[in-house]
Amino acid sequence: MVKKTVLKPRAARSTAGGADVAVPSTGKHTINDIARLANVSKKTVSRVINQSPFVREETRARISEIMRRVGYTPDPQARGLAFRRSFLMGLVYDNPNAQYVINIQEGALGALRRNGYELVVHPCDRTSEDFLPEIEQLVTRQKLDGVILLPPVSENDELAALLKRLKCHYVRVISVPLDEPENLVLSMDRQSAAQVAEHLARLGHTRIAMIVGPSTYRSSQERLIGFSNALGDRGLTLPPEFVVEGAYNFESGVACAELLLSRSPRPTAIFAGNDETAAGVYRTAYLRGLKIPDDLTVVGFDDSPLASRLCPSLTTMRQPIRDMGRLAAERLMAKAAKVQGPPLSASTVFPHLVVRESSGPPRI
Amino acid sequence: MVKKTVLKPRAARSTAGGADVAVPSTGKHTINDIARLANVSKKTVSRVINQSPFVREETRARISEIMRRVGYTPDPQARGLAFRRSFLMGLVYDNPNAQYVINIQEGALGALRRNGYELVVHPCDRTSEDFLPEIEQLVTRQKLDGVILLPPVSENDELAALLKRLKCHYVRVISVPLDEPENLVLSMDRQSAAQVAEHLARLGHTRIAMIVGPSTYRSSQERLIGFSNALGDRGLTLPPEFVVEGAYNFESGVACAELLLSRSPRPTAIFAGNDETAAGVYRTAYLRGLKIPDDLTVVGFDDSPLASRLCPSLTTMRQPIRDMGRLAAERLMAKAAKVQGPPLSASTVFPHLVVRESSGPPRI
DNA sequence: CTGAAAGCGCTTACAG
DNA sequence: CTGAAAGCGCTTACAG
Repeated sequence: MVKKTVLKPRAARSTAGGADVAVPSTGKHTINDIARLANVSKKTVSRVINQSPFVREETRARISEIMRRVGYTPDPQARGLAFRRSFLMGLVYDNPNAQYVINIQEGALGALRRNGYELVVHPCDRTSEDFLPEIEQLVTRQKLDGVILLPPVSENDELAALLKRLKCHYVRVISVPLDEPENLVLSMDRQSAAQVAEHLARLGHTRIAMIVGPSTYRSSQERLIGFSNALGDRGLTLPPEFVVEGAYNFESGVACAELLLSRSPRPTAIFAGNDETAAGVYRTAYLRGLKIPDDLTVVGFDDSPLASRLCPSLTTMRQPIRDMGRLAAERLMAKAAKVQGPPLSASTVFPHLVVRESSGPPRI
Repeated sequence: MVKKTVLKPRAARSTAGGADVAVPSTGKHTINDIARLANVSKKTVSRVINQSPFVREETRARISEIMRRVGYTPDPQARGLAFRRSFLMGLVYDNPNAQYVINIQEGALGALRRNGYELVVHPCDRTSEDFLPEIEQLVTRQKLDGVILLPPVSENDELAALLKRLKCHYVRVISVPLDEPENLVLSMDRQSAAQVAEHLARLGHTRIAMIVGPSTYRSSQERLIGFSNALGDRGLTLPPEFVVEGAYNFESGVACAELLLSRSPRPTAIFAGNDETAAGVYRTAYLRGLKIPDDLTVVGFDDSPLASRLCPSLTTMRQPIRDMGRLAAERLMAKAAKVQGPPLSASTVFPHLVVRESSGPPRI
């Protein structure tokens, strides 16, 4: 029995009628084709697609088999139009560490694609006038089902407020719980910095300096507090003249190291805010003829590819960045699916110290 | 006069009827709202959206003004469904150089977003079984309007054939014209390598070695040919024992340098296949106590962030990567818009040498 | 130059 | 458990 079609198709469909439809042809099948093949209404096919419980098991199995056989996948555009969603997630970032972004991207995509989502990327510039409008446009135009926010822009509360207003799900990858736990993937920067402190204390350093990131970043503060407190716990101090503010980049690392190494007595160990900064410290040491780690111990943060490329290789903190991307994606999908489970707690992620050649006992 | 609505809206629209509609409310306007406001049919609004010439100038101006005032942008999903396209471009890559990918991404996005497109990213693995099926799924499911292929996967002809079969526009960023010119953004690797040869010859080196990339990559061959020929032009040779094959990564750089530096006499200059490989050479030199550039000149390729971070900083070839991303995007949009202009020639992009500290005259 | 109708491929009410 | 109708927001023929 063939259902009658109310609206005749605009053009002849390549889809065969009922007889020999075994080949998973390249041609696109629609929900109507599947319905016809299965001798049910498109609504029932729709129910199978959306895993509705209100389909007889036998029916579901038969329809599923047909979908599999002809290689049918529902059109996300049409679904999206009807659902008022897009099956698209966004990644909003302004982090200059390319490897960090790529790793998050790939971690997120691994989870996303498995569930029929794709990822749209949006690099941004917080200092731009169009910063928020651009994101608003992206979210509303594309009806994004959710966005992942990477540090440092993840610390921006205006952005979070905007997304809330737009009723757009989001997850902040961040080092401070600035939001409801369910919106967070937390990296434990404070505890990380404490691990560095412990490492340096164990090596026997007493004149320890730190280059912190921009004071406007919460992660900078977290790392400073964690580092300072942990040193204190071990009877060591971080004197003010041994703390300078950098910008999480190479150039500031050079300049800050210059400052620190001209103190007298100079520090025997420097905890750079991140690997980029550490590379800057390397450069200053190189120019001054200081040997690492004999004359100076250096520790970074991130374990970017740079860390193992530098000579000597850099001791640093490694974050499970891909995992963070995956966790953020999973969290977002849970929200988008509206699975009203118990309120989620924050995903927490633990870095660990990678000891390489740049840290050793003081020789003075 | 108010047009009568044939289908009553499912829910009351927040849009005000005709009186006080000045505020660009957050609520989504549709083409119907604009039509009502302008007192024309939705088809006419559609014509304005699509810049059809068949609209009286006065009408167009009035409708445009209304769209601007209420902040209307057409829904890409609905447009896409009707147009059978998505206003989405894809970026397919397997290049391990994160900074390269990010720069392409941002270059492309700059051009794309201006024209209402977004970018969907797709990292891939040529050695995976699902490599091609995954891309096919991405392209057909999302109805991608085009994809950008980055090296080395851009050299894969099966992938290009697949995209052709799917009638999906693509642009290959590549160093060899493996395709019709209109599908290419060409980086001139051969000429680039020649510049390196010239630099080394000028410095007075005669025992020059090269670490080439995987022989399966066309770019490796290009760089080798370009380098070798250019040396020949200057009366120099690249003896077989001074050419070793690496893998464009750090580890192989270490190993290959080991090999090269154990030759006797050893080379006074090494052209590493890329910056990663050059970093490997640095490490071997470091372990052997060789000073760069006094004992050994090293030149890289890419000008990745690493190049300026190494000590001494690395002389290398810089490619205008962002421009390449932009060019690829522009080319793709031209195709998607079906502007039947004269057949396009390949976009060609020229790298240049960045001389830093790692290259100097031989001291032997 | 402008519009009414049918359609893109899916879903949400609403019935049975 | 299943289906016919109306709708998501836009466009393509086809008329005038």
